[in-house]
Amino acid sequence: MTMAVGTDFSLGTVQVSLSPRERFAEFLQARGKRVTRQRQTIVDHVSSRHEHFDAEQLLEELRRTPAGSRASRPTVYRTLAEMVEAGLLRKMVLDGRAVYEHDYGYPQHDHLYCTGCQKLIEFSSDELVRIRDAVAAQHRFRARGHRLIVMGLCIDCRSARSTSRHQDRV
Amino acid sequence: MTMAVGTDFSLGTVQVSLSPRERFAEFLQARGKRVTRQRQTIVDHVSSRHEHFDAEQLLEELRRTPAGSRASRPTVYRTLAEMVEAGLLRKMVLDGRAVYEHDYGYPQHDHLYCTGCQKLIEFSSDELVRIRDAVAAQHRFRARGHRLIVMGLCIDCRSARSTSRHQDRV
DNA sequence: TTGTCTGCAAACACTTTGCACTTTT
DNA sequence: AAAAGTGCAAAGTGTTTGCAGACAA
Repeated sequence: MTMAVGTDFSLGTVQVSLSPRERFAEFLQARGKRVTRQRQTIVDHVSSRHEHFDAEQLLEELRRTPAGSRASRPTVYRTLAEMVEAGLLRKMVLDGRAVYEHDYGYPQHDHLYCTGCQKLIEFSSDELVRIRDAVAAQHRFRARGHRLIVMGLCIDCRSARSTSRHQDRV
Repeated sequence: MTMAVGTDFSLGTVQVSLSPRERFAEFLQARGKRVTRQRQTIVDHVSSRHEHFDAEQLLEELRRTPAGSRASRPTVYRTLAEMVEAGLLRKMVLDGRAVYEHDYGYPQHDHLYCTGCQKLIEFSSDELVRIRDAVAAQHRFRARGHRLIVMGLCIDCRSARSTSRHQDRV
């Protein structure tokens, strides 16, 4: 998913007017952190990328990139964590490893996770949030966010599925 | 998930007629697996236990038990996996490690997770399931189950919270 | 220059596996 | 006796850390 540079739009509640790269630079500067070549490479690469990925995948992709723009495994992990802190990425855990997706300028959403092909389908539901908040209130709990994964089979996998075992992994 | 042989239950609030130990023995026998001392120790201990725990915790508790009833780490892990298969336990991943809770004779539910004190509060909502199924249907997806964790702060932690950083871990 | 960042290698936490021996059936 | 289970030690994952040299500010 590509983020437009210099756009100004609002989705749900989030107001976006900086490119991810700019937003990240701002975040770093605000904390006395430095805008290094590696960090820029990573934000840029991630921003020009499709939805979901994990650290190893990203690392692999960077490896195929011009020599100057590479980053080591530790740097990738460190930078992903910073991007999550900066609100650029959202992290979730699937099958034991962390999966990231864009979270900058995107409305909150949840996922349908196909246990057949590991596909993630996004959806969002205001009603869901309404219920979440109602339940939280009942328990005198202040909800800051949530994570919902609906497991099951997508239409493609529903056909030839009878032998294989479906595991509950999340 | 395997359905019990000879159990008697009704949906909504599940009715159970076998003890966890019996249920597990049945499950094992049905698969030509053996009812060993270790497996019995583990089911019994887990069944007499409170809600949420992880493998290391269980292992630790078993260590304090009469010599004859211990089980090694690999056996604990193997048995927990079997109990999940047998529908006795539910597994979820929090902060990178697997957490188990009872799933036999318990109605389906979700959790409020306090990022302040790591407390888990259970709740359940029929409305939620209704929405889940509606959304799944819209995407021609067959929902088999879901996992919802609402993150936030419990009432106890809401007081002295201003300095510390709350992390999104799930 | 000064202090942060990077990459390497090593350490990590949690979980799984290979294998010889023990136990259930 | 035959087959499956156990424990040990070792190997795996995915991720994090200590540290010396490299580099932004």
